[in-house]
Amino acid sequence: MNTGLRALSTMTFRTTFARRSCLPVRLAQRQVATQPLFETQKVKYWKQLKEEQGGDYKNRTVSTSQLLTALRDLQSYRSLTPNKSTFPDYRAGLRAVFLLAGSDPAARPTLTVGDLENVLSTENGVSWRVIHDILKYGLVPQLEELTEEMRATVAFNRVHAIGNIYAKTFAKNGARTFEDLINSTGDEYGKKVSKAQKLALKYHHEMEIMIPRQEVDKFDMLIKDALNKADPTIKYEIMGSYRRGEETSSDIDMVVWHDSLKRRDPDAKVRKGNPAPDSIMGRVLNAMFSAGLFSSDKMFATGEKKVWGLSRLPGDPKALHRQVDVRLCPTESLPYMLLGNTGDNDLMRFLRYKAEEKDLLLNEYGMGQRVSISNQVHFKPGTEIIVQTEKEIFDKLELPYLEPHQRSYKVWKNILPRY
DNA sequence: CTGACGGGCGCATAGAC
DNA sequence: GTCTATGCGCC
DNA sequence: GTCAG
Repeated sequence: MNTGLRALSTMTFRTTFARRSCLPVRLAQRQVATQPLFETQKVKYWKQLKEEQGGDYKNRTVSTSQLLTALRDLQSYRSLTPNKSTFPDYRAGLRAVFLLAGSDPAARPTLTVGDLENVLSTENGVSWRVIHDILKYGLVPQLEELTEEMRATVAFNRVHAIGNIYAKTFAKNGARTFEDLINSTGDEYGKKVSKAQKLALKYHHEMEIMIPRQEVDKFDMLIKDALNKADPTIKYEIMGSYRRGEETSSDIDMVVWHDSLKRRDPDAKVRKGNPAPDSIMGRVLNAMFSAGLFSSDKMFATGEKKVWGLSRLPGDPKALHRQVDVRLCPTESLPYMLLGNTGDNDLMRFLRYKAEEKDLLLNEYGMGQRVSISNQVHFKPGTEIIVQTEKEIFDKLELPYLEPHQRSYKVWKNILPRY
């Protein structure tokens, strides 16, 4: 029994939402032409841009960094207000810019409207509004109008480990710059600035730059070497967009496992502080330290099951700090962990929906019959489906197997059965 | 119209006792 | 000092 | 912003 699921939060699971947010609905929205009136609203700014910039509009250029900053600020601003609905559109806008500019936007300082049209849906109203505004006014009025306090809040909220609440508190109590927070010693800005927050503030700029695939390849080789030297029986895999074969990644998402850990131990005590040196994670961590891949002063979190920190390629003074996320997985859950953390998000949503159709619950720990206990969905005891490979999970769901590199939406939408 | 928006986990830190 | 709650980020 | 109720 996957006992980790015992301690579920008290939040209720509303079936109404589960039903309407399931993927087939979203796919239908993507594939079926939207109603004309609705479309007019969405493409309003793209159309305005076309009219205002004239026949040569495709050759107009915007500054890559200005566009990125504006999209990120607006994304951050949106997350501070109750209405979070446009998140996917900002993410799509950012993805489009990175697709054009590569991992480091500084390498390609301007983008043409024509290029953007190729990678950014004209229905992405929020992103085209930003492009329109930059071309017309040279700035984004929506951001210029913000109060000084709100601008600081938006900037702070972009930083890793500074969420909604901390960002608002810091700005409300007078903090205006990253330096203010880095140099703060007590709670003069309302709350104490944590170690992780100071670290993220210091390396914020580097952390926002995407990682090119070749660099992850190098990390992969160095990690393999380091772990092999320390203990060849420890296995690992890099998941996420890298495993899907994409050209850039936002972080390095690693899973480690060892034959001695077969399943989650419900009675395992939660250790405070660093993992025991002889534990699996302890050995991994020490191997990473020894190889110069991690540094003890650049860690966000170091636990028995999860380690988060900044890492840079050793020996290269110009190498940027990259976020590396290591998590320990019992071998019994490994195929589910690999599947769940390789994604992409839409595929996982789709697979969970397919599982639900068969009255199964699928998550990163396993798959089993659904049983609802006071509005919470659990595995029915004894029904977990043990698999050795990811392919067996697709088999159980009666879907064709997707290799990791086929799991990006633009690929799998053409392979999996339509709805 | 209202009221919802992924769920559940691991970690660090704040707060309670 | 120990235990619990909260904030955060992750997929 | 969008959707179910």
